[in-house]
Amino acid sequence: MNFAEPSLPKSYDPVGVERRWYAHWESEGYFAAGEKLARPSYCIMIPPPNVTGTLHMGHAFQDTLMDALIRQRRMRGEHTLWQTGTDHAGIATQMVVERQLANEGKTRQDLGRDPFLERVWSWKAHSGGTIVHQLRRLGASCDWNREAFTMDAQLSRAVTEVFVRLYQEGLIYRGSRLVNWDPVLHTAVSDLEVVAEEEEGSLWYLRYPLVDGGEPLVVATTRPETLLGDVAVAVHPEDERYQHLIGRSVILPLAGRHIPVIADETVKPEFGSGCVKITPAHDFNDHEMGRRHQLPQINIFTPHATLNDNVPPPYRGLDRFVARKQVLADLESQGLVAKVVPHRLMIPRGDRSKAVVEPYLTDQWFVHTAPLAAAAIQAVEEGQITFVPDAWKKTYFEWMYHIQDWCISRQIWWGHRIPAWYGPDGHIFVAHDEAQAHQQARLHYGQATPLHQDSDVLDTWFSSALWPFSTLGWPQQTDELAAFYPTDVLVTGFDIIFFWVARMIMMGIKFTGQVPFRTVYITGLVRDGEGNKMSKSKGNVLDPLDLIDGIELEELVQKRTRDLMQPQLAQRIEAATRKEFPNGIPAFGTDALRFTMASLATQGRDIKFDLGRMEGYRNFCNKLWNAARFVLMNTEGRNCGQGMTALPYGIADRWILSRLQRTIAGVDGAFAKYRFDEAATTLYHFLWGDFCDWYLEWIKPLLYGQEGDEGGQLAARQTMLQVLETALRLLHPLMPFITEELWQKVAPLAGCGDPPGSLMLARWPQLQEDRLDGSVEAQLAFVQEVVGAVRTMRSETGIPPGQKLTLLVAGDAAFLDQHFRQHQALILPLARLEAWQPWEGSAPTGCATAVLSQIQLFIPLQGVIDLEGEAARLQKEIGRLESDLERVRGKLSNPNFLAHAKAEVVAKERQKELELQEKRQGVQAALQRIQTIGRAS
RNA sequence: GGGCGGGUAGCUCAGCCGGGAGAGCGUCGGCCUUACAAGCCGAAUGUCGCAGGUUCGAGCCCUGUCCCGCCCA
Repeated sequence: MNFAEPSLPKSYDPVGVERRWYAHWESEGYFAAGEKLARPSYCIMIPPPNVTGTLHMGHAFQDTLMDALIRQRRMRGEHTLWQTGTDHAGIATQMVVERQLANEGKTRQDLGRDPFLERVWSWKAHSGGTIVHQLRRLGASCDWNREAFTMDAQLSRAVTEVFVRLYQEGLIYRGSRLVNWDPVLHTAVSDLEVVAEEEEGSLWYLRYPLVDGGEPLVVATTRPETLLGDVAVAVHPEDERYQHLIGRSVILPLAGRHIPVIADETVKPEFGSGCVKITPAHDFNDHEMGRRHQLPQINIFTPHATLNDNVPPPYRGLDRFVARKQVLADLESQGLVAKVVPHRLMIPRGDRSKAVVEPYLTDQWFVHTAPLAAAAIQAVEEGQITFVPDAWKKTYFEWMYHIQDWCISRQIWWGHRIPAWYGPDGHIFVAHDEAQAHQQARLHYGQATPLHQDSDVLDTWFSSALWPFSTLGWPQQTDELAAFYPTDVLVTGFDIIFFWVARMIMMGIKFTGQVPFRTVYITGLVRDGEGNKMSKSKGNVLDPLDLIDGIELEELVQKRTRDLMQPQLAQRIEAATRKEFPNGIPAFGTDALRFTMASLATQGRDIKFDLGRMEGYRNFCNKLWNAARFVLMNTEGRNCGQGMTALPYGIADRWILSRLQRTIAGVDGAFAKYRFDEAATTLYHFLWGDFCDWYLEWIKPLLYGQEGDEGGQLAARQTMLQVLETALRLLHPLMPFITEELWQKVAPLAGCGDPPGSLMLARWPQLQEDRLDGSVEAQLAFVQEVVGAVRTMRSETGIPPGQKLTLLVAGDAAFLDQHFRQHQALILPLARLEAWQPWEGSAPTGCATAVLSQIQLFIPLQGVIDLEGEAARLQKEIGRLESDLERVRGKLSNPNFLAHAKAEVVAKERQKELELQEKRQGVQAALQRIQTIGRAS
């Protein structure tokens, strides 16, 4: 035994390693931005997850990429801050707590505002730790000392400040507008929080009698119950069918009001009967039309979407859907329903409650967005902010050009209370606090006057929009702001470009005069293997922690079917889960998950999560582990040439060092482009391919060599340590745990002096151009070609892998000397050859043959294998060569090609033609020899 | 209706400036070769959605078209 006992277990076991290192990093304060707020700095703002939520695959994906960026920059010596924190998620959180209350048979009104809020805070305290714990398990190196929450005092001050200033500038106003009203949650929501989807419905054709008699007018509607709020019917001005009716009046059925027939160009003559009813208080289009024609607005709904006192007594108090049935029944009985046809229509639903949203007239607060949007558009047009991939800026512009005023008030309790107070006469005082409001009131009324505060809270996204600067201390001009703002990159999904990205840009520019971030890196959305969005109700969610730690099938089924909104789905979910994961999910470890995420980070917009891929990267972790194990076995307790520079490096050493430089360049380039998939692939191929499959195999004979070329061994030991040590640094941003664990053992041997306490703080590898060596790479590429050719011959002619062989090599003597003899130590062991001999004269018979560009290889086959196999192989090879040759000759015989193509391209083709010709001749000759033998035997 | 993205090996996806179609997984064959069977060696696999066009040359550029998906109205 000429090597030491391994100091590492035989396979990588992530669990202990991960917990140990994360705790160490955090307690040592390595994540913290620290005291010295210096440039160059690098800052990423985490998209704050819902404080009471749990980590999903999208978080795991984006947080991995953010962490990789931060870790890389930290190693590059930049002053990094990954600002972390959570969002109060107003409606979502309030709904959860209200549901809890409902289980106790209570409502929030039963509790009252303050006790309810206490209850929410305690829920936050209870469940708020889950997601940050999960984030830690991912290895996220964010600065936990600076963890922020959108309802912290500091961030709330920023919210108030922004509100007050926008109000003072007239960019926030209060007004009675038609808004999206959620009748279940009893709050207004913004346009973005409404999801319209096509659903089955009906189109009713209703008869409206004319006041002055004659054939009744037939209007088509999808919402007959709103008839009671009609103030007109409208037709297209050029619709010939209705010319005679324009300007006349109809009697509104059931209500008896007389309403006019008006003409408006927005009416589509081909829709329904070409005649529509106009209900300005309950439809956005009708509202606009009402404005154009100065029509009154009749609101017929209460906040619960039941009919109010503006409708005839029999209908009052009816729910909107009950009212629809009643209205239709009454119309039917009066013979006023002409016909009903099935009709698919877009139904708007609240994204949280899923309730059908009503356009509803209420007093709300709005941000006047146009001036803010103009600056935000300009910033992107001028390139102050770059989108990656670039195409997403189109989406951004598209929305920004058509931006609507933003309804920011919500009739819920959990959130930032609107800093507005009302006097007895309804006069509004917007102030930083109640005292200031009273002061204003005293001035306004000339005396102290009782005020009451607006009971609404702000849209959650209002505070999120301030996140990049509120977390840094704004409105104070803090050192953090000076050091880290504008931040560098925002990593987020395309689904919140409107909700969040655009609004941060508007607010950032408005209040800091600078963009909030230089780059927006837009990721795809993680979907399941079939491309479906992962959702609880589909039962296809994967918890990133279950991929890290593994999970038993039964527990997974439990988890997926627990607390379903629609319990009837449980059976289907269970069946699908059992089918997809018959054995549950094995533990893959955090690094495998992170590496998978990185390698899936292509430019597309859908990311189908592939468990097989993850398994492959788990294997990669193990491969790395074992490569390190091998290196350690051969270096621990030995002279590894630390500090020595003049060692007799072999060509394999120079080769792997050169390949390493290309890898460094590749990884750097990939990070700069946000191509994490490229970074991952580059590292994977370098480590598994170049390092393990070739370099380590090449140096084994040297390391194990009996007589020992001591200088060469020293050089190889030093090289493999250096290369592995550097590769670990390169890989660290993607796989922080395994690299740290191995680096701690490898770095001291690699002669890194006294390494810092953690790989996290080691310096990022620098490209060393003087170590790039194209000539060495070309020489060893030839070696690889020879080894490959022998292996193929052996495999395809059925020579047992263990059988020792002698290889005959034909070719120019000088060439053989320089390219073969010179490197025979690298060729023979990997090709499992016992010996080789130059072959001169006519080709030997009875051999397997490989024709390379400068040489021919022969393996004597006597008695060893079937000649037919070899003949078939050669035949196939000839076919391949001939089709290649045909294509090349086609090009070269085309005068236009010769005339137009670049000279170097033509030269390349000519060269190719020569090579192919030679090869084909060689292979043909080989085939003949085989056939001769075949006939002879 | 408007806009955007995608269609490349059985699956999931790369493919830069137009110049010999790639990876991982899976499949097939052979190996317990003293780091690793979560491994090693070898192999097979393509109408690059379809049709035109530009070009000496198109997976890549242009036009049209089909299919899938997303966003907006």
